[in-house]
Amino acid sequence: MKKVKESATEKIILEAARKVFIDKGYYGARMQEIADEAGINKALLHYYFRSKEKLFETVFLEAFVKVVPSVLVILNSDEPLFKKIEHFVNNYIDILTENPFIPGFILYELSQNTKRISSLIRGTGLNPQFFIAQIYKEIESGSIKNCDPRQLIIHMLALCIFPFVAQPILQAVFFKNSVEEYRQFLRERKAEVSKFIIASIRKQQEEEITFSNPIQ
Amino acid sequence: MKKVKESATEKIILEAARKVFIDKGYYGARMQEIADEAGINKALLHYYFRSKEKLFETVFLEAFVKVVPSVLVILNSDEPLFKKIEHFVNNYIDILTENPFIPGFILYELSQNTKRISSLIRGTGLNPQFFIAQIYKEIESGSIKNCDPRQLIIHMLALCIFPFVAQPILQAVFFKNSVEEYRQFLRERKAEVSKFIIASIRKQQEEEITFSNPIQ
DNA sequence: GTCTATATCCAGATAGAC
DNA sequence: GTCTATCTGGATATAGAC
Repeated sequence: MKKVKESATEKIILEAARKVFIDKGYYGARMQEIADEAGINKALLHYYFRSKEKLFETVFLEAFVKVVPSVLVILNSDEPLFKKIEHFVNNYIDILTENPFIPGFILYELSQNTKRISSLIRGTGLNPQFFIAQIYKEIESGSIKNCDPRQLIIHMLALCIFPFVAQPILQAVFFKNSVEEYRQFLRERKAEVSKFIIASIRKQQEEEITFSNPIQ
Repeated sequence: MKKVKESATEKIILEAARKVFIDKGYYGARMQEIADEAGINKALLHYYFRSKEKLFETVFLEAFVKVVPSVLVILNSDEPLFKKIEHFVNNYIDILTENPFIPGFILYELSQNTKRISSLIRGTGLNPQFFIAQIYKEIESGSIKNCDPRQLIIHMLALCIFPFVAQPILQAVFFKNSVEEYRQFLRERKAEVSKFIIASIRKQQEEEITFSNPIQ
């Protein structure tokens, strides 16, 4: 509503703030640390963003937009169900791999400040109705088993997002704390997750013409 | 190592600290708030637990023990695989329903303080080797499809834990923010999740004698 | 716009009376 | 063991020079 042009300094500050807030959370973050990270001093932070709270809101909203609505585009597309699921899983795991700490950040800050949620949802137009309708159609047409579409969607989200939220402990328990092994695991996971979902919901009695080519 | 008997006051403090720390996180929590919640004053907190850090460690360890190793008992039991998966999912979702905020608390604090992890894992004997071996055996015997056991375990964990970590946003998007509807959804989810997993990994070519009675 | 210096506040921690 | 009062450090935020 007000941003016409961002100065270079403003960008540097935001970049630094993103890093520190996502790493430490709102209360754990220190304005001093953000200033150091940006190579400037605290006073400038307040010059550009009036308060810690304002700066945080900016960072949080950017992070939210980067990771949440991008999902919706795929779920609201016109693809057939199985193809869409593959498409969704592949894309989402890619996005999260590039921003591995954002899911934990968002979920944590949302659970701390529940008030934020409703305006966020309105603002970004989060609405799964189209996708839910598509699932119902597939159930009626007999191509997938009967299920609660909301359960299915949450299965999908869980399988994609959880490995990032729980990265530290999973990495320690299953991968000797090797970041590289964990990365490899996530790459393999893309194919695993969509296969896992589709195998579970597909009806096998009648042979169906389905769209499970691992395209893209 | 030192706790022989807990005084009544100590219990009250721990109860209050649990509540505030789990709600607000380490940095968000205030000793004053814990004192108020416990109906005593700040000085007493320091009398019983020397510092905020010590108090937190106690609360965190208790929460961790309540939710993490209890899982292991089931996964290391002698049940056949499908029965074990049902057993695990049912039990775990029950435990988390009773402690809905602990997963987010643990995952967040662990991601903030990665150092904590390795000693925790040693201390609680987290080791999935037995369960992994069982999965390999089932693959060889042909009762389930080929897969990476670690992927399967993480599927299981994700499907159980994620709905609790993401409760605020899921409740808002799918359940008009109704706590009661969300509870109902979680109850239904128990049956859904184990069905979902087993349907996906089971081999359907040969008829197998499997153990999918929804016992317990 | 950017800095240094400072005001203000509030948190964790301690001293010491009871 | 439990309290009130206080110390001390560190955080956000501002004033004002350059």
